[in-house]
Amino acid sequence: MTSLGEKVLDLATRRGFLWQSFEIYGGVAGFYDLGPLGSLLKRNIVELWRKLFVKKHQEMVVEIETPVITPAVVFRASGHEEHFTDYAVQCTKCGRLYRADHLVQEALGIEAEGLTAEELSKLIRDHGIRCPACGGELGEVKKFLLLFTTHIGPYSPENLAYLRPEAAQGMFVNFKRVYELMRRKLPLGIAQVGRVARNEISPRQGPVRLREFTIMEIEFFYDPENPRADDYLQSLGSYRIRILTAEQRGRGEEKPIEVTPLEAYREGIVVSPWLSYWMAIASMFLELLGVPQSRMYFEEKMPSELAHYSKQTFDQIVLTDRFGKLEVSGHAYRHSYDLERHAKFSGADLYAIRQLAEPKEVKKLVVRVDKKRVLELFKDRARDVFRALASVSSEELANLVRSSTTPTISVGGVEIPRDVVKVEEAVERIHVEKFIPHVVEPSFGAERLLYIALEYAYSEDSDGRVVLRLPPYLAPIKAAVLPLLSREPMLSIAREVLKSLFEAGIESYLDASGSIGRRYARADEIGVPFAITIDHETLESRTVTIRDRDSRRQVRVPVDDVVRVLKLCVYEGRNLFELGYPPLNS
RNA sequence: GCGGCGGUCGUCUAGCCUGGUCUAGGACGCCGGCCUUCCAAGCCGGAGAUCCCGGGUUCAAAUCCCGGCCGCCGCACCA
Repeated sequence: MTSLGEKVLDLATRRGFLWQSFEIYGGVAGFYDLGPLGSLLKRNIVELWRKLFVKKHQEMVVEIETPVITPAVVFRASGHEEHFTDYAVQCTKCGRLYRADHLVQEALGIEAEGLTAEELSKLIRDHGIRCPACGGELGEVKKFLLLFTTHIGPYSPENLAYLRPEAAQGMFVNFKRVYELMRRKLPLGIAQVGRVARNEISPRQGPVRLREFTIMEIEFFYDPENPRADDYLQSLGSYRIRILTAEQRGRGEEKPIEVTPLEAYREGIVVSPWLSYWMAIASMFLELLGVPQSRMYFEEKMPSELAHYSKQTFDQIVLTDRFGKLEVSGHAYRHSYDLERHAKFSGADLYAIRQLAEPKEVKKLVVRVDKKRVLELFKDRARDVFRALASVSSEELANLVRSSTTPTISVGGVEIPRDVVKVEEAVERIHVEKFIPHVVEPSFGAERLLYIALEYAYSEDSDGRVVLRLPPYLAPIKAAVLPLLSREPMLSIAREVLKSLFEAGIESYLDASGSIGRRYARADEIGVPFAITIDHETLESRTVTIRDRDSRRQVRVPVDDVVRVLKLCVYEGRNLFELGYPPLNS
């Protein structure tokens, strides 16, 4: 018995949605090509994401594009160079592979995380740790960096670079510039759609575990003391999301709870209000891709499963036939981790500014040096004195003056009269303060969504015909133009209709080959939602029929209305049968 | 990365064990024609296969042997 998933992948390959890359050279695991229909479908999925996450939040979310090739320092700062690795050790006898740090940790009961390959190898040798399965001797510990490595320009160690494993860092390093562009307003979302690459050790699951794929990501920056999420959470009304918490998972429970995003935040289930908000949008997004609520939920990562940058993460899980529980998006609370790290590594000021409700009064010491007197007193040596004074902070200088009991103070080996330096106390009124914004990140894998859209759209009618019930806005091809008989004048009228569709930018094709039933079936199989048939009545009344894929019912529409009707039904979500056109009795 | 199984037209598959008659057969799909007044009809014709790749054994390899690649399953891995 062929499973649903197998049928979907077979259809997807046969009809040109996707196939394995580099086929003529035998194929390479972890890479997939998108065919003509796959490209169109993916574009529609990305566009739907853009509509929900960016366009509907234009007041605060903007999209950018940054390079895939990234200098190593960026991933040193982000922690990927350190954490995006696995230490593996292999048994020389039975060939079993182990995570070296886990093995050492278990065998010796010590914290092994963060040790180098050499240190781990030494521990294994010194303590005589052997293969837990067969007792064989273990080989050298090898490090697997899951980042793809390259070099920028001519080879040299200094220009080491990586292909990005996530788009996020492109947003973090650009935070300040975009923040300025958005006139220093928070919350601020920076969105990006782009290719990322991860050198997976052993990708197995076809198009859902790829070494290179498209990510759709938002880094959403906000002020943790004033998130300003209330209106957004309220606007979701009674919309509920399903969550399986880490606590539930710890107890072995499998049934997600259903809560509104507002409740989820207020009850502390989701620790960031914005994380909760974007999870709701993600849930709606998947519904629009054809996945019912009952087939998805958010699974909280256990503390031990959290990525190095995350304080809390939820994976959005969709139940699939082919791949079981499939993670389609990750929702991470990255708090201030990334900006702090980039501030530290780059030296850049990545702070946001917060207006204080009330100006704060801060006592401050103001240190003044009487430059004229220094010149008079030291003449040629004044230059050295200024240098000495500049070598210490004004705070230290103030302390020196205040604690001094002699008429002179010693600064950098120079004796300076105390009264050259005047220390005054001033009160400064502070109106703003600096802080590192917190970040939540909803992040989607486009190819997984593409697979899911296909699996959820796939259906077989009682007569065995395959129908891809993609919503019209997702369908790669919107209309098929079919002359009932492949002769004139039906053919010419069909070409005329097709041309008007092309000019309106509606993806469509003409099919005059084979019986009309066969042509409907061909169109159904790739999810064409509307079939336009030029029949005998067309010749008399210049009307055509438009057939709805899912019900196979038809309405009769004037040739000149076809483009308008399709636009309404494809892009405006209107129902073909509620536009006032007469139905065809079949 | 380890172990098991597998890889033949676009798809599914016959042939492999027992090497030759395989210039690789079939079905579906595709293309052209005939026919056809709305749901994979019929008839005729046609295109389409580096038998995964490389090496070996042999007079002779899709077939046997070795290595590699790819896929599936199990183990491991999956920030």
